Amino acid sequence: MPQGKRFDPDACDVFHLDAVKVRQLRGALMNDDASAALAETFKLLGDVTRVRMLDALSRDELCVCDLATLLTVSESAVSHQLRLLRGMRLVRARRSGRMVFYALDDRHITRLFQQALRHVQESVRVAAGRPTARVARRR
Amino acid sequence: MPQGKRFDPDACDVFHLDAVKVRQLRGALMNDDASAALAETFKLLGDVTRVRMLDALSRDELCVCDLATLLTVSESAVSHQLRLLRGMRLVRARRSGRMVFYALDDRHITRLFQQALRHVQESVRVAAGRPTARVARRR
DNA sequence: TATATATATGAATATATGCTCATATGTTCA
DNA sequence: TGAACATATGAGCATATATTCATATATATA
Repeated sequence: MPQGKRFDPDACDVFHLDAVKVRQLRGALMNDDASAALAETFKLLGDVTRVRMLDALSRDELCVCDLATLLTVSESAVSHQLRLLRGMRLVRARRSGRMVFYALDDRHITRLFQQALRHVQESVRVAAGRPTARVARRR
Repeated sequence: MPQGKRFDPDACDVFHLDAVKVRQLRGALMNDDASAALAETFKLLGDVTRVRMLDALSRDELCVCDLATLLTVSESAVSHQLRLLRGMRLVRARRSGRMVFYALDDRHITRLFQQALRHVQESVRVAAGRPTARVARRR
C-alpha cells in the first residue's frame, strides 16, 4: 500500500478510469440524501415479517390482531413493526372503537414488490437452469 | 388476555374479518419462499454503501479501487460488500490483470431504484409540500 | 524468483435490529 | 366508575451486520 501519493492512503495509486469518465461519474451519482433515503426505504422492506405484513395489507385493511393471527406473529411484534411502517408512511392507521385498522398508504409499494418479485424469480430461474455455466465460471 | 379459546394465547378473541375473507386472504398471501426471497433482496439494497455502489455501477463498470475512491470507502469494505452483491448476483466480476472490474448483473435493479426513488421523492413532497394536509391527517 | 500491486477474506468489534416481556394507554360496556 | 379488551411502547436480550485490521491470494513486472 503506497502512501502519500493521494489524499486517501487506503486508495490505490490512480484512477483506472480516465479523468473525464471520473468527472462524469462523480456528477452523475445520486446525491447523499437520495442514497440515504433509498437505503432507508429498502431497509424497511428488508425484513420477512414486514414483507408479509405489507403483502397482507396490500390485499385488505386489517386490524393489529388479525394481522398477528394471520401471520402467526405476536401482536406486540406486529405493533412494533407497524410503528416503523407508519413512521415511514408505508401504512396508515384508522381507529374504529378499540381496534385500529391498518392499510397500505403507498401506491408504489405494490409495484416495488412486483418488480422485486420478478427479479427474484429470474434469479431462481437462472440459478436453477444454468448449473453448468455457473460452475464453469467458478474457476 | 383471555386464554384457552384459541391456539395462540397471545391473539385476540376472534378474527374480526369474516371467515370467508380470512380464507381468501390466507390463500392470496405470497408463500414463505417468496417473502423470504423478497426480504433478502430488499435487505441487500438496504444499506447506503451498497446503494451508492450499485448506483455507480449502474453507470459504468468499475474496479474495486476506483469504486472505493469514488465513494470514499475503504477498499476492504467495498470488497466485502461486493462479495455480498456477487453472492446475490446483483453484480458480476471481470478480471483484467490485477484488477477486477465489477458491473451490474441485473437489469431489474435500476428499475427498482427508479421505482423506489419515485416513492421517496413523493414522500418528501408530501411531507414538505403539504404541511396543512399532513397536520390535518394527524388525528 | 522477488517485489509491488490489486483484491479477497477471516477475526474482532461496535452498532443496529427484531423479538419478548411487562406495562401503559385508549376504548367499550356493564 | 371499573372491568375487559385492543393496541402501543419501553427495556432487555439475542442476533445480525458493517466496518476495520491483519493477512492471504492473485497478477504483473523487474
